[in-house]
Amino acid sequence: MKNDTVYKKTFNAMLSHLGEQQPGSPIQSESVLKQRLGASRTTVRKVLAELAERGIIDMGPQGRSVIRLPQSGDAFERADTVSTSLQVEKKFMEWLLRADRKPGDVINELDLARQFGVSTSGIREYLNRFSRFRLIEKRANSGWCFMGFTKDFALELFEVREMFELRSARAFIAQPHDALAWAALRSLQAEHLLLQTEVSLRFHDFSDLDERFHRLVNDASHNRFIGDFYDVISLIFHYHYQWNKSDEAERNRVAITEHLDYIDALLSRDLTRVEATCTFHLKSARKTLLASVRA
Amino acid sequence: MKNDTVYKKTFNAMLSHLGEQQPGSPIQSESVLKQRLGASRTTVRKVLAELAERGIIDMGPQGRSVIRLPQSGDAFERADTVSTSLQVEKKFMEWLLRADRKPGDVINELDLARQFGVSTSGIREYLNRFSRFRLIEKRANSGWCFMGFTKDFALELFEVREMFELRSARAFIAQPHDALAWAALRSLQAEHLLLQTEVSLRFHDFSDLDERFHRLVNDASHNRFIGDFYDVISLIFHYHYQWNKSDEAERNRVAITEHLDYIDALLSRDLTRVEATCTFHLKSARKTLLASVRA
DNA sequence: AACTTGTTTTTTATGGACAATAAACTACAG
DNA sequence: CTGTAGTTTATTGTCCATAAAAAACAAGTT
Repeated sequence: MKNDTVYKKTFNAMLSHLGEQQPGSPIQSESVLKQRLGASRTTVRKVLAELAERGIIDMGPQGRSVIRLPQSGDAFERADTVSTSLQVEKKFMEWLLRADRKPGDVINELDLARQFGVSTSGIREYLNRFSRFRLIEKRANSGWCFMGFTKDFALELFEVREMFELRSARAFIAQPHDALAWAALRSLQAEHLLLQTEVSLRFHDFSDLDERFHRLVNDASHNRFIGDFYDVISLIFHYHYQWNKSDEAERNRVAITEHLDYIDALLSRDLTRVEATCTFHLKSARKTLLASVRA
Repeated sequence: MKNDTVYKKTFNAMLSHLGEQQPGSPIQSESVLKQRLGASRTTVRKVLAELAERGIIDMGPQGRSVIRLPQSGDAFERADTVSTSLQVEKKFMEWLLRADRKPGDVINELDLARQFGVSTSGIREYLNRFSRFRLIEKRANSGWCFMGFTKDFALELFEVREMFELRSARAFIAQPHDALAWAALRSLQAEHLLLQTEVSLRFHDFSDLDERFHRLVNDASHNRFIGDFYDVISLIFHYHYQWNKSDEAERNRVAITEHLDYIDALLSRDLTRVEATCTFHLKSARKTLLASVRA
């Protein structure tokens, strides 16, 4: 049976919307709320009905109005607002990291279903989607096989990454001067400089910054296949950052410096410098990654 | 409920295996048959039981033996040996081709399930897998959307294709002289020459040859991501070949000539020639594809 | 021990049920 | 006729049941 996470999430969103109102003020029409809350009108009506039931709003025949402002206890638990499929996603990644799996290990749908407290269908659907990352593979009539994050995998990943990023970087500097990407780049530059001074305090914020920077560059090629491929990179880096914490601060310090050089080169629009700094950074990133991959 | 296509397929395979025997000759052990037929021992036993039931083999306590050779009527229908998921795959592609869908069209799981005579779960699973081709996209709580094979799609596809194939072609000529790929290439060259003389007779055999040639080249890079990407190309070309039959013979004639030049260049191991012929062919292929894409 | 077949357990493939959600339809008021 | 709320219909997300198939276990034979 479908769970009602959409309803609960919408309910909570409506509560915080009501929080900005005054008691007595009228409530917007269902279609306006539908837009605002990003759910169907059916769900909005269910939320309104519950709010009336709880005495938070009034649904008189001549229009609806706020009775009292919602309190923090009115909201549903945050955990109840996340759909089963998202839960599976999260739990699967944790599971992958927790037990240190080896290439060739089999993944058991039923077992995961029990561990995660969802049905096998949920697992099955997730694994099907997850297979696009090439970390697992399906054997007909017999479950999934963990392919593992091997040295070959990393090398192949970086081969494509270098191709794509170099091309994207070239496309980046070919953008018109007034493209929004330039402002975004300067803003990322500022963030890098800030993080550089605070790297010892919040050094794992770098993971996020790294992704935003490389995505910005890759987006310049306006190619969905390049964008897709960056999803694979992101996943692997996320996985890797979680997995290998040794020298994290030092690795990030180096990467920030390389990024700043790369950003300078992009801002200068000097192709030779861009190619040099981009290649240098990627080679360095590859070395770091390879160092933490099992033989 | 699971269907028994594996059993039926195995049964048929066993029949043709028995066809090579003599009446009276002994039957191999279950584990040998398991290897040979590529199924589990459970399935092999089920097959043997049915063969005994039908009086085709004897299962006496001192060993099993052939009683009579199977006849053509003994086999199961071919249609019964194809799993539901494969049926869905086939029917979905036909469906995509038949009705000329426009970008933005929604795909209805229930509707497809009814048309294909399978459950919605089957459709759902297939669409999830199919989404990797980027031709459809999922909207949360509201079905799938056909993205369409647009001009942008084709251009982005070819941008990546050119990058990958050029790199693969370079890797190809860097292979040692005794690599198996060289023999395979010469054999493909012969097939091209043959097809060239018969192009007017069997001009749609080219589609298959085309795929095998480009796969061979791309395999030289030994990169799973490049291989994966070629799956997308294959699908699109298959789709396109089915869809646009106009000038097919002429298009193929041109492509065969270009392939032969490209193959010559590869065999010569002359990088400049390889790059020139490869680029020329891909540009030409792109032009052909774009010509048949809706605006 | 290495193989064999018989038996039991585990796991997958597929269909189907059903509440939640979205979307469509209807009627009424300004 | 446009926008509103009420009502009905269609579709999706999730779970569960069950036969098929795989895998594991057991025991006998050479």
